[in-house]
Amino acid sequence: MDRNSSGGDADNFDWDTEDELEIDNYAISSRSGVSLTNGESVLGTTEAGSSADSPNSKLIDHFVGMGFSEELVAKAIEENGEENSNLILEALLQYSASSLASSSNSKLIDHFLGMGFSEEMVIKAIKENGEGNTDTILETLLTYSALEKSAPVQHADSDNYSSDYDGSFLDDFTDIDSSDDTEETLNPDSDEESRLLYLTKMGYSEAEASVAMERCGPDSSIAELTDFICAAQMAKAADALFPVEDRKPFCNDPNYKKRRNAGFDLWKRKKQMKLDKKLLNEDDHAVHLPNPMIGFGVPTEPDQITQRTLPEDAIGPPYFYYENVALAPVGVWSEMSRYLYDVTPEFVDSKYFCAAARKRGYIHNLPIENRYPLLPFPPRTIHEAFPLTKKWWPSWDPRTKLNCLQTCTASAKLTERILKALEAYGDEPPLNVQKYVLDECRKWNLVWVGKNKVAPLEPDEVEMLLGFPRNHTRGGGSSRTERIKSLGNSFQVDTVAYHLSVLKDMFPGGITVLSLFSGIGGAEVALHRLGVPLKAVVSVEKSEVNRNIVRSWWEQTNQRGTLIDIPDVQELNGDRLEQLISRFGGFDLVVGGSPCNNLAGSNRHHRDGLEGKESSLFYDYCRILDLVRLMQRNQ
DNA sequence: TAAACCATGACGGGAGTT
DNA sequence: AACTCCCGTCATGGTTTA
Repeated sequence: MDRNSSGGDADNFDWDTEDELEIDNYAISSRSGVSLTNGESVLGTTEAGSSADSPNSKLIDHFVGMGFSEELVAKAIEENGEENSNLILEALLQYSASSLASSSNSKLIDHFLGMGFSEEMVIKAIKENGEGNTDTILETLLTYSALEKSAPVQHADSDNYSSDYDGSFLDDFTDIDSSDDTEETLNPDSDEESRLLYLTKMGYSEAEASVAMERCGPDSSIAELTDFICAAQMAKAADALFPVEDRKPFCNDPNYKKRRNAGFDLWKRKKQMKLDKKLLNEDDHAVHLPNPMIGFGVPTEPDQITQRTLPEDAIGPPYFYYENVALAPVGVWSEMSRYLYDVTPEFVDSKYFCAAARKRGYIHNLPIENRYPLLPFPPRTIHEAFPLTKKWWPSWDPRTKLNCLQTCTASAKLTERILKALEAYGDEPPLNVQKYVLDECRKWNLVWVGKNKVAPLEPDEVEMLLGFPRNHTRGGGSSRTERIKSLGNSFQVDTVAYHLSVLKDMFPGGITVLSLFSGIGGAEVALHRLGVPLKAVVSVEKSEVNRNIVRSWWEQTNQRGTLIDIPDVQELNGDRLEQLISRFGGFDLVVGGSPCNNLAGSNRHHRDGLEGKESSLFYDYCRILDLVRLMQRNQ
């Protein structure tokens, strides 16, 4: 195999030096003076006690209202007593996690419950259709609903409800087998009184409904109103997971409401794509990608934003940093934002940091002032990154940046085909040939390594582009294909390091990190290159090869902290987290990028959105982050 | 058997035009 | 507004090769 495309002999700087020395040098980055802002936030501890006059049934109702089954709630109360609601909640979360892990069936049931169907109907539908085809189950459920004149309803999103939206989907999901028929005769958007009545019937208090109607204006739809109320509740009830007495149970917990919406979102995306797109664009919650995609700013561009206001509930500790592909299906980022305390995502294209594009969104609660980049700056054009290619680069190939580094690489045979296509001509092949070659080059990130000869990037070249030490992914019996795949799934280190750089002065004594979906350790490498000591890293990563890579890096860089690796994210339940938190005194940072498989545009087969098989692990990130926050606040 | 190879489009944003 | 065209996208599953 040709290796002559190697950029290793780049003369502008040396990627070949010993890793440790090199990394140590990076750590000594010169920096502008940093005025440390106080990143601490004022956090009241949650009042967790149940009120004295609260009978057992009220407590049960409360948790049932959050979406847990009555059986589980009873069990949790029996095991933990009535006194400590936190313990009960923890137990419930644990049950849910383990039941999700053990039974695909319950996941399926939950999925449809989340859409607002009753458990009874869902079980019946699954029994009739089997577990295999979710679409037929959905059809059946919709049929049931139509029969009962009780289809699911979506409260919090205004984007799937408008005047031309089919009214049959407007219903109250509280009790599907409700005996009264008010829904049929009530036109919720007709006048103020009807809407008020409708909202109270939905379980909102009269006060909430009135305030919402006042704030949203006389022409607001039910969906807008519920959206407003939901937002208000989220802001208010964020920390208080416990009853506000004048609210109906199912409205208490914003996460519950959000989860119900999540299921419906899937249905919505599938059936109402066109309509949604139109409506989403008018929706305040629609996330739009910035152009240029520089987030709050990048070191190489003039526009910088140094101030932002985080939603109160988003403020740490711990700090969190979540990453995923920017070009996810419509609605995914607003959903993720909703789950992550309504923090606005920061979209950044790594082409501003290195020679390859990498459009990613980051949701985090880090300060954004006084960021600084890793030094030295990595090469930012193809020619700088691979000087040897300059000699062979045709004038008709205008690329200066590579496209996104993906998980697959072109075959060596494609090189041959392109060679053959070009050989017949001189310096200026016909336009159609140029287009063919350029298209292939762009699709596969090919670079010129000889006359008429292109080649895909080698793993070590991708390592360099992504900011990893050379040979980072080598070893552990990892093939070229596997290395490319692991790298393709990774962070761009310089980009992430720029965002994490604010931690340097906050944690001079080192940092304790919970790293979910660690992959090949992009976050760890970034922190290390920033010179942030790693006191302890708890790393969750499914792939054994990747775990070996991180472990090997950990040893080779003479880390003095503790590295714990956990293969399965489900293993990280309340118990395990409590152990780890008490052992390390809590986590300072929860970092991770959950799988993008079902979000990425390259996926022909299962681009199913957030509810997809792998991408739904996003909810585990949220689950774990929620648990960490809860536990550390009650310490 | 492990690694390499290859066929497989849809979706969404941006820019321009009508 | 609505239309066109252009372009890029952390991939999967089956088949062939070494």
